[in-house]
Amino acid sequence: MSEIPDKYNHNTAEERWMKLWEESGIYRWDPTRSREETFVVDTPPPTVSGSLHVGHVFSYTHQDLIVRYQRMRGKNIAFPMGWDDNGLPTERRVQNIFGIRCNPRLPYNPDWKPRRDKDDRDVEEVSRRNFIEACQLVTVEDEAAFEALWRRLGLSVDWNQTYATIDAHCRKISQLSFLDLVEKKQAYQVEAPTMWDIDFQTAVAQAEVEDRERDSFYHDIRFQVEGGGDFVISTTRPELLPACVAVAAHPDDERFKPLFGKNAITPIFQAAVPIVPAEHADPEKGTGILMICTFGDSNDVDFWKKGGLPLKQIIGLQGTLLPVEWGTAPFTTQDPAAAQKAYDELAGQHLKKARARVVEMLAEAGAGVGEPRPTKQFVKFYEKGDRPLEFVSSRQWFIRILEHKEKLLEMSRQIQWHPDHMRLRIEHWIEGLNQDWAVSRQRYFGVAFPVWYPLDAEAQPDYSRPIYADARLLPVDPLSDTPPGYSEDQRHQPNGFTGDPDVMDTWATSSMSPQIMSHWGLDAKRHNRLFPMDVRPQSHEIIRTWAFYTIVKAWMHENTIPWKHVTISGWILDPDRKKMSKSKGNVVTPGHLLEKHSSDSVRYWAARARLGTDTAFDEKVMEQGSKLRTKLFNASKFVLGVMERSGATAGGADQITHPLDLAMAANLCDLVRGSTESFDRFDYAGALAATEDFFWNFCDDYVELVKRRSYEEEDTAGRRSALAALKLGLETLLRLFGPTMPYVTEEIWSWRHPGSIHRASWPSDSEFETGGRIEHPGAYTLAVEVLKKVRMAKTEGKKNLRWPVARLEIVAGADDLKALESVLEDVLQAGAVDPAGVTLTPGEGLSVKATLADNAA
RNA sequence: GGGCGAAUAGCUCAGUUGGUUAGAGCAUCUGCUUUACACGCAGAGGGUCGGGGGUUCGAGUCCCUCUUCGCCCACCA
Repeated sequence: MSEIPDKYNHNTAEERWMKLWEESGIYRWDPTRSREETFVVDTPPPTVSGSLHVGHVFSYTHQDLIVRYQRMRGKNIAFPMGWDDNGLPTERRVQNIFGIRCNPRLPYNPDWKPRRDKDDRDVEEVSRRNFIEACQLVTVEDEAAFEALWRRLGLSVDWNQTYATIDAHCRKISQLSFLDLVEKKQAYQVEAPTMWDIDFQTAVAQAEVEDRERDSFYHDIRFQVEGGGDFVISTTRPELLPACVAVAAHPDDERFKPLFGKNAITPIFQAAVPIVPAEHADPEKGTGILMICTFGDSNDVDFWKKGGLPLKQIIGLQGTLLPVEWGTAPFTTQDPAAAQKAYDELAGQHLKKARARVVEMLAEAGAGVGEPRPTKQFVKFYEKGDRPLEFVSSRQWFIRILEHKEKLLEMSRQIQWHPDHMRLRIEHWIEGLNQDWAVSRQRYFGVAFPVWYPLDAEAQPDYSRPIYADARLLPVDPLSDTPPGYSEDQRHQPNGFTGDPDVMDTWATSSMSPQIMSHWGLDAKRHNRLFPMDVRPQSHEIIRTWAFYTIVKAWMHENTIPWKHVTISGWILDPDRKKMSKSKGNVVTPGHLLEKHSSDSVRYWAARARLGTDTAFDEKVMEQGSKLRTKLFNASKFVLGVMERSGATAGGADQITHPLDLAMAANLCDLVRGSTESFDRFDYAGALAATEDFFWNFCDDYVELVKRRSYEEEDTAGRRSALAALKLGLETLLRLFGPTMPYVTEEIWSWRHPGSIHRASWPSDSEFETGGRIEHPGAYTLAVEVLKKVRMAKTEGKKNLRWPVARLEIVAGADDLKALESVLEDVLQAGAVDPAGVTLTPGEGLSVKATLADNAA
């Protein structure tokens, strides 16, 4: 029992409870309880890119609402927190903050320290290990900022269960995963054309690619046909002319049918290339005949993969044209000297400059036809990149997914998606897959592949005999650790070894987030108590990556789904209905919102948005939350005061016997059932709306109606019933609001209860075993209706609500009159009606006429 | 080009399986110092439920079609 404060200051109260919750450990996961008793969340590890966003607050609140409900249902909660700190976003930030760039060939410098005052320095090159240290320095700061925000927001995370995707544990799980996939023949390495970002200098996967519309030009080029004749090709990429390996037209295209089987001669380079039929050639597009180059687009790749054509690799990893020797295969030509002379002007140039020069050459050679024609085209970009992707042949690791489409669809359908239509997104994505998962990246701050390659007598790696790390020794870094059977001095030596220099796609680690938490492969007991998990909360734009890859991994490793449910939060839109994003400059930082409105109010705003629904950022809704918070505080203070007035004590539900109280309790019981059903299907917003609606009516109508009986001096049955019902109402409503407004409900709960409300049990039917049967179910509604009529009369008479009513004439059906009589005393008192002026007349419908007294008495 | 979702009061949103005069909050207007709360209470005005067809005794709710917006996907010569 503590003193009830007069006022509620959300900032001091929230700071206080935040600390108390941590000290008391009420949100800790209990590793001794069984899987059935446990509710496990696959918390999204936020990308620690330094920027905090209201969108974060929005979606993480949704998770917490579900978690807090489950906790009150008695579940042992496993709600961890991870930090996604590896990958390109971190590398980019670190490069900018410290003005550094990674050069993996440099040796580690133990004395080097990152400096933030980079103003007038040139970009500094540092070793991979130094670079990673700089990354870690930044991410630790970012993680602290996130944790502070999460704590203040009231996320009921178990802060003992945290991980960072670059930490040793995550690297170990990621490498274990990789070795398991190698063992299961699901991971393979191949030299093949791969989508390549020339700026980031890395391969990228299909899931990270987006199409962007660009302005472009068709250039018309005349090709000669061997043995006579010519034709014109329209191309947007004339710079690929030296890489042309064939020209193709549709097999049914009468214009070109006679040419199939002959050779065309490329202008300038004078290379003879076959004229072939190809289904993908569209007679309507361009001139109906096109160049096949290695490689201009994915059609070229697909066609080339069918075999029979040489590989003329002219695009280098930096996006410049490679030097080549004309006159030797595959760069055959009828005029080696001329071809070489022309090409030497292009070698070393960036693609864009090469294009311009080729166009000039074509014009000089008379092979350019007319002026370039502007067009729009969709070009593939790495989602974080600025220049178009190129298809470059390189050695990469892949994970087999194309051949498992059916199985992956089946697994996806075993999972329940909320809202359900989000399941279609992953189904369509799986159906549309056209490449295996390219999982290696030519980057530095990431998880290394636990692989080395033996070197032959010429110190060339033998990729057909990779050396895998011993699973017991993970994590390893093949660039500094020595493979089994070798000594470190054999590194890079003839007949020695070399480490795989690549790192894994960041999703290769994030896709293991359930197993990272459960310690798959390391602690079977823990794993079985946490996996498969209950719910994966996430946003919809990463269904094709995070959700998809996690499903892939769980199936490949253990032939199971990773979780039973996926909940998808919507986006926050600014008032113009645009998605909020940093680049648009319309982001609202969440810290000051919590200060200004309180965490409870910001959570209220988030809780009103249903899963999958995009929501406008609206501080008005937060203000509405603040009103609710204040009302909860004031109403609780008052109800407790009434309950405990002059030494009276409110009893249990069995004390509830008065018709009005019985009816209220029955309505409340319905509310509890409805809210429980809503929460069970992750509809926290529906539960909140119903609870809020009930609460305001409880305050305005019910509390007013029972004041008379609760104020009685004698310990009557009527008073006992009123006090017990007030107690039941207050304690039930507080718990229903608990998940949404954890701070203010905890504050109020603490006045009269020893433990946390967040460990209290969720209201259930058994709490509504009242001391009487309901004879007039409509009594409460009727009482409210009559009271409203009385109030209306006072408002229309411009009198205050205490103004006495001289006469009250009620006409109603016989049953309603009976019901009304049972609660009439409460109604008359609440309306300040003179009992002597009341007439009850049987009749049709319900009609109420109130006549105000002349004087205020 | 294909798919998914959305369109309800000035604004932000509810409207369960089709069923009486379509709801809430904010905003607007009007009253009320009422001893829990003026971040309150009592009221009022405000919507042809995007357009058009159809099914039905009855449609915001089901079917078709169109329009607008958002998102996802698509082979980009």
